[in-house]
Parts: sequence; structure tokens; C-alpha cells
Amino acid sequence: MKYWLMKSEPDAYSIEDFKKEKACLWDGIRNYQARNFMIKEMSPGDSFLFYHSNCKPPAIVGLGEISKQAAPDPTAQDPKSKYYDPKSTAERPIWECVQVKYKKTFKNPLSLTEIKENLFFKDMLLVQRGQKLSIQPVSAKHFNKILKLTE
DNA sequence: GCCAACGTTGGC
DNA sequence: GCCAACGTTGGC
Repeated sequence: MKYWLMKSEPDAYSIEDFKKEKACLWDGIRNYQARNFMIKEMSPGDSFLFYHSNCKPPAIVGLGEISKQAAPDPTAQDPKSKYYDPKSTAERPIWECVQVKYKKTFKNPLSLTEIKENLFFKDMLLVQRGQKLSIQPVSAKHFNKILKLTE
């Protein structure tokens, strides 16, 4: 059982959208490191923190679960999608995505500012300089602490 | 809107 | 294979 943090811009897809849809494909990931986490490291049953990025305030706002292992990302082969990648074909797909399901919205979202202020989180990837991966592993220690602080 | 930090692309 | 130019991310 592993733990993750996944970023989404609320203007594009927010925790409220996620709650309404109950489940979705985590599509549109076009970064190899993030993709490899989905393909090689994620398993159904893993939990992830839903993070609102590029907004005010950036914060961890909810919880989800990986519900289906990685499979080719349909948006990569859809010419109408903004995530369309002509190099990725049905025969040789480049990009994959996992399916995720909604678990909960936190009563008390944990803002990036609060995470930075708390020395307990000083090793979290999220607060490392220059760290911009949209999918990151989270340690059990940090994950459990975040669940406590957000209740 | 600015810009630092990275990742990717493509000429050589 | 190097590296400059360009694009993207995302906090501020």
C-alpha cells in the first residue's frame, strides 16, 4: 500500500468536480517521471492526496484512491483533446493513466503555507526547491499526519 | 503577470 | 552527445 500526492488546477478539475463524478481517469499527464509512477508504482487500493495547485491558496483538499491500474491514456490519441500527442498511437501508446475514485473532501484543507511552516513536513517532496512533479510519492508518516491535521 | 526551475526539442 | 532555445509549471 503506497501513498501519493496528485496535483490538479481547480480551474481545470477541482475536488468538487471529483466529488460529483465519483471516479475519473487521471489523464493528461505528459511528464515521463509522473507517468512512470503511474505505470510502475501505483496499484489499485493506494491512497492519494488531492492537491489544488496554481490557485489561492494552494492546498491539500481531499482524499482519493487508485481504483484501476494504468492503461493507455485515451486523450493522447484524440486529435480534439488538448492533450493530443500524435507520437502516441494505438499500436504504440506513450502515455498512460490510472483510474481513481473519490473518497472525501477534507474539513480543514492543509495549505502549502502551513505545510512549509511545519518542520514535520520539511522532507516532503512538495516543499523541496524546484519540485514541480504533478504526481509525487508521500511517506506513510507524512500521509498519516496530514489525515490527522485535516479532520 | 512575473519569473525561477526544470524538462524537452532539435541543430550541429 | 552537447547545449541553446523554448515551453511548462506553479508559487508569489
